[in-house]
Amino acid sequence: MSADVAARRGIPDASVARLPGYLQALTNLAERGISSVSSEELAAAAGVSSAKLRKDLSHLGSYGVRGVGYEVDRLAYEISTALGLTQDWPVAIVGMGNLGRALAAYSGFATRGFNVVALLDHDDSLVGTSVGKRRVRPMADLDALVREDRLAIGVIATPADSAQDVADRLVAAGVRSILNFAPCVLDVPVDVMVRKVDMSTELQILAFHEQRRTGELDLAEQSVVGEVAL
Amino acid sequence: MSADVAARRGIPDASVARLPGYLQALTNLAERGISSVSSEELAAAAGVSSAKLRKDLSHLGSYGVRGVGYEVDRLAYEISTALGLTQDWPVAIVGMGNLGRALAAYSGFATRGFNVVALLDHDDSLVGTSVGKRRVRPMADLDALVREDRLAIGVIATPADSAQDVADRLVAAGVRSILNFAPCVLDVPVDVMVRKVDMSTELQILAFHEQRRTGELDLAEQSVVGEVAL
DNA sequence: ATCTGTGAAGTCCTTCACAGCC
DNA sequence: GGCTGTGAAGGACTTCACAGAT
Repeated sequence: MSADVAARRGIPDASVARLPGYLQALTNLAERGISSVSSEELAAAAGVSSAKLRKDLSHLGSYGVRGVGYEVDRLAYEISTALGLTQDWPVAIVGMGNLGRALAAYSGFATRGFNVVALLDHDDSLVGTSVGKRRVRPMADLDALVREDRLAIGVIATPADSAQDVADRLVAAGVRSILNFAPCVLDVPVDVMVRKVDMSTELQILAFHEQRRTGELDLAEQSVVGEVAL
Repeated sequence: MSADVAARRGIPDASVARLPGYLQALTNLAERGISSVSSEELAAAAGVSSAKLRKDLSHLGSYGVRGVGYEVDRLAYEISTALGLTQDWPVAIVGMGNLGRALAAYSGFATRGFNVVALLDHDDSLVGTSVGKRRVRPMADLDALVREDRLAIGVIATPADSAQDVADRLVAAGVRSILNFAPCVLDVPVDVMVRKVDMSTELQILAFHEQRRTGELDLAEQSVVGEVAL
């Protein structure tokens, strides 16, 4: 039983963050008709080390066979279960600007355990218009969505100015998981989980490494110059 | 001098990843006319602990005043310098589907040190069409972009099937920093840096925590039922 | 008196390396 | 022989708590 508790409660955050990658790699393997895989192969497909992969999987239980490897379908099922993807999670996207419309059109949701039940916008002139096959609904529908559609996850795709207001409304309606695409920090109660996606941040991290690389080349050139001067 | 080396080389990855958030918070403060800030206040604005903030900033140098705090403009400048944002980095976006077009329209690039110099697509029927004020260019333009525009960063916004091919072309043209929005692992040389943004992964992480929460409620209900039964 | 900058301690995560099992 | 699962070692990051500066 203590092992069970460990398997259910004790998965480190860093491991959880990698499980979707393993699941995706397993799905690819399954599509290519491969039914068995070693930790070395799966790790390569997911872009991690095999030791890390095995340690991560050990937190879920013992689903491999020593001397053989893992059965692809079985492992995919176990990871799906651990992530809670055996059920479909209802998702609402708030903010129908360029990004919101791109997200609404993204086909990856349905295939990965999510169901976009509503597109919302604060702007009355957008409400009622169509995005793909869906109609844009007003923010006032949030309460009903949580009650009737068991809406659990909200995606914020608004500009930064509106994001906190949208978050407040989501929380008030009972949503406790938020994916935030707006470039700002959200203030929410402790029991609400927020994850942030920010492409400017990612580009700035890349810029840091680019600059460091360039700086090193400059230093190398300088030292060559120095040697010539001597 | 050894302090200089530490400041240039030794910034931990975890710190670098938070610097953009500090920069954003500082920009907000500056816009609101605030010229001085304590580590406690800035940390709250950026959503981290003050100890973490101070430790992060200590890797850049000593730009605060004990007993007083940090000057907003000065600190923003120092962080910009550390991140390499005193110059504008030329960026190309590859893949003009829904996501690529949303990225092309995103105004946050220009204001944060980046310059979108080209929109590219592999599909000949898209090449030549306009996205915003820009014309979509063919992949064959990549070499010229790297040579003439000093293109340094490539953004991949294609479907997963094409992403590896696009990455190969970017690398062949000399791009060594890639931001990948496609849900797949890219195989690149070790000196090429890839960062990945994947909304499905983020949603799955949220689902894990939602499920864990629900699971706990179920257990709580069970134990209540148990007590009632006893 | 106040707030920064930082060694030291503590926590979390990764890697190693091998026992255990097929 | 080959591969998984895992304690133990190692490394990275965070938090503590206080010396040092104004």
